[in-house]
Amino acid sequence: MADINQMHKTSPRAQKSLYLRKQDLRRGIELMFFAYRDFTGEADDILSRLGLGRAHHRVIYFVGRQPNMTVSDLLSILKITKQSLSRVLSHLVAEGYIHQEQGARDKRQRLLSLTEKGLVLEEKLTDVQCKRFASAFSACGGDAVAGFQDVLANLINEDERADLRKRYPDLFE
Amino acid sequence: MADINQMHKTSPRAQKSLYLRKQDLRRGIELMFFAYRDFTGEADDILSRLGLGRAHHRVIYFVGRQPNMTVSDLLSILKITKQSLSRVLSHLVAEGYIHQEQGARDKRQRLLSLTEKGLVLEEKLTDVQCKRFASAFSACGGDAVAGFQDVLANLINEDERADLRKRYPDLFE
DNA sequence: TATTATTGGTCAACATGGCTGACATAAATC
DNA sequence: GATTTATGTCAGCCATGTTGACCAATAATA
Repeated sequence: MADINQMHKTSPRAQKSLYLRKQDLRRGIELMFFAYRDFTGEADDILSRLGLGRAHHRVIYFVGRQPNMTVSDLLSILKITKQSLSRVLSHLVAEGYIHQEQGARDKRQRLLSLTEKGLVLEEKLTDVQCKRFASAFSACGGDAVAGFQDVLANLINEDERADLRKRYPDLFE
Repeated sequence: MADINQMHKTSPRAQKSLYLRKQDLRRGIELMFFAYRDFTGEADDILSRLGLGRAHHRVIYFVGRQPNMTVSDLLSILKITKQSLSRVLSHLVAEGYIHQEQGARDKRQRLLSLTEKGLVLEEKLTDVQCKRFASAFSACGGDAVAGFQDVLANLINEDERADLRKRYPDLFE
């Protein structure tokens, strides 16, 4: 929670905490823009050489994280239309990155998993992004990492945060 | 920097800091994805009702932040091709959000600024994003905000970070 | 002054990845 | 048996990125 000792260090008329000034909020906006672009940049480069895009990456990432998930699961994580997903997913299946298997309980379901080829690519992509985080985290220290996670979690819509908490209990510690 | 006291709380074989474990790095990846999506979502909704997209938003935002900037300046911030920018910029000029003025020193330059209409939209868009940040920041406190900023800054490519430091000295405190 | 570089723009074509709408099929469920 | 669910497909539209070619005005420089 806000530390009361950090307040009132500006002029008497400035009632807000230091980090709630307009310029600090704008800094948040800007840092998100620049950081997100670079965070995705390296992976985008690898993907484009393979004729794939960021949409393919998301599918590979989340299927890798949760093997044997259904298409429905993936749709509710990605929040795109099934037509959009279908285009990307079909491509990944055709190219041999993703394996589909009929559900045992519900035979309509296609359970998705990475093939060996998909796993190799997933590891490569996750690795470059993890390295970037490892470098940033090391440079900032554990307290900063905790703050980073806390703020990002609170930027997520409340209802979605609740969904995510159920789906990925470890996402918010 | 890394707090040595946070280490070695897991099994003897785990040598890494707690926040450098694979699962923590993956959490970073995932939080960035979900947070960025929701961070841009509300603004996207407002824009789409006006027949505009996120690309228009970026132009409006950065021109609002730095009035009378040149097209070159904008290109080097956005890092897109001038053809891509041209399409979006022409549209914004035609719709009366952006004003172009011939440069005094260099008459080739088009100095960009927001019109009254552009300013109104910029404030509306910045406001919804600032509110989200204000809410997240308040929920987390000042130390978390500092950590958030620190990590994001370190996710940015080093050379770009140097450029940004020159362009926007207040971006990194 | 003549040449070159910079700033900004245009046109055309293409790719990615969102979207909507309409429709089909198999399987589960009521 | 009727309905809902899970999934897929086709067709087309839109936003926004890309490349390549080319042009004009102006600034900087040899």
